[in-house]
Formats: sequence, structure tokens, C-alpha cells
Amino acid sequence: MERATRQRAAIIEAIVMAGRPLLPEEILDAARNLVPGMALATVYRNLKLLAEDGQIRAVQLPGENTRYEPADQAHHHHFQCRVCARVFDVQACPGGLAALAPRGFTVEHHELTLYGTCGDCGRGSTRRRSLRRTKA
Amino acid sequence: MERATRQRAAIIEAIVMAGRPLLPEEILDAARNLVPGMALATVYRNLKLLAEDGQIRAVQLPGENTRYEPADQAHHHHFQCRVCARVFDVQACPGGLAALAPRGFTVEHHELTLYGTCGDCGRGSTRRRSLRRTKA
DNA sequence: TTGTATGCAAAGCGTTTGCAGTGAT
DNA sequence: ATCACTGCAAACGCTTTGCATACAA
Repeated sequence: MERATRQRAAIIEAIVMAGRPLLPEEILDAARNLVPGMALATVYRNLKLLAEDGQIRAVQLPGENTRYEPADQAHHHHFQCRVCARVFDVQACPGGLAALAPRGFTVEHHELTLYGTCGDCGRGSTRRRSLRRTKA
Repeated sequence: MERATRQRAAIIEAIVMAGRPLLPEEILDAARNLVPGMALATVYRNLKLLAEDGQIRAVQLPGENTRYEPADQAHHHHFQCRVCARVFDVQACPGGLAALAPRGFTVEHHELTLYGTCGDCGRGSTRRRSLRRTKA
């Protein structure tokens, strides 16, 4: 990460603007608006570098491909809508989880994912989004 | 799932005996003790069938390959040791998670994973297990 | 005997890597 | 002018699938 390239700038821009964790493919789509010919390998290489550098963070949800979000966010969790498959931030955290582990185990960290329907897809709404990977 | 084959029986046996969620590769290793020539594709095909049939359940932890456990267990969560990478059951559940979601969102389900060190790997112990995929 | 289930090998999918060429410094 | 970074394509690891054979019914 020694040089400032258009590609890297576009990737960071995409992640910061999104407001929700993005998949590499979604990042590529967004970044290509700024740098048309960009390759997917470039996205992956920069995601790794940016994550190592601490600018972004990998968001791994059960059974899902890795998404990425800006690292300058407070501890939070995620919500995945089972209708539109989009992932949203959840600012709350239950806390007290260390007590759940069996004796002899030490809890250092935790991941929580909520599933259900988001505001757009909730009952009462007649609109239904595509079942996979919508982008906004 | 119309026929009872030795392979299927060995796969079920491996999953039930394990006492913790197993990876397909681990299931193959264990099942081969009963059916030496078994192919990995057979494991995958049966895992899918058994899961559809409700006999086993997929355990998906963030960033990990899918593991499988018997389906006849009460709601519980999992703990992964960051030293030996093994996954353990955690019988407790924090509860009250539905309240964490943003307004308009409905929470139907949740997944919680705790990370830390297990009893074997905890501080004070001098033993350290292999960093990846130990089996028992 | 029938056709489900298996073993093998090839194909898929997301991600990583080798290599030659490009462009930021 | 360097050499970090890019684009392309091949390689990878895990999982799925096509096909001919085997075996439970």
C-alpha cells in the first residue's frame, strides 16, 4: 500500500458510501463507475491490503460470502433480511455473553447475526425485492 | 433417501457420535472406518439429503466451512476456540434479541458465536493443539 | 430386475496467485 | 527510471454434478 491508485480510491469510496457491508462483486460494480476497466482481482487484492491496514473490516455472516465495511465503526452486529438477503447494521449488543461459555472457557469476542424481515420486506408491505444481493 | 445404505448409516453414525459439529472431511474420515472406500461426494450428497429430511442440521460459523450436527438438539449456540479451531456447543442463549433490531424490522431467528480459548487451550495450560481442524 | 445410491472425474463458484505490462512516485 | 500495482488468466479449495456401475429393494 505505498501508492495511491485510482482503483484503490474507487474501492474505498464504494465501501464508505454504501452504508452497509458489501460483497466484492458489489464493490467492483460500484468502483467501475469511477474506474471502468477494473478487474475483480484488483478488488480482492485491495480488500486484503485495506483490511490489514485497518481501514476496512471483513464482515462474515454464517453461510454468506465475506462482505466489507469501513473499520471506523463502533462495535455492532448485523441483520440479514431473509427476503431480500441484504445485510444491515444493528447498533445494539446484548452484552454479558462471556457468562454463557462453559466453565474453563474464556470468551474474548463474539458475533451475533439477526435474521428476519427488514422494513422494506416486512409483513404489510406488498413490495418484495429480488431474493439475492440487491445493492441499495 | 429411499434406500438404507452402509454409507448413509456410517455418515449418520459419525455425526451422532462426534458430540460437536463436524466438517465434511471429518465426517468422511470417521465414516471410512466403517466403509473404507467411501467417496467425499457421497458424504456431500447424504449431508444434503439428511439435512432436507431433518435428521441433521448445518452449522455455519462466520468464515468457516459448513459443519453438521444432529438435529435433535435444543436451541443452542457455538463456541470456537481461536487456538485449536474446534467448535463446541454452548447450551445458553442470551434471549431478548428481538429488541435489538431497528424499528420496522422483525427478528425471527438469530445466530451467536463466541470466540476465545477452550478449556484445553486456556491460559495456564502448556498444551497447545494444532491450529486447524483437530478432530476430537 | 429396477432404479436409487455410489465412485470417479469433471465442472462450478468464489478467491488467490503468477506473470508481463502499466503508471504513481 | 523504479517497482508497486494492475489486468488477465490459470490455479485453488470446497462443493456440486454427470455418468456408468453397484447394490438395496
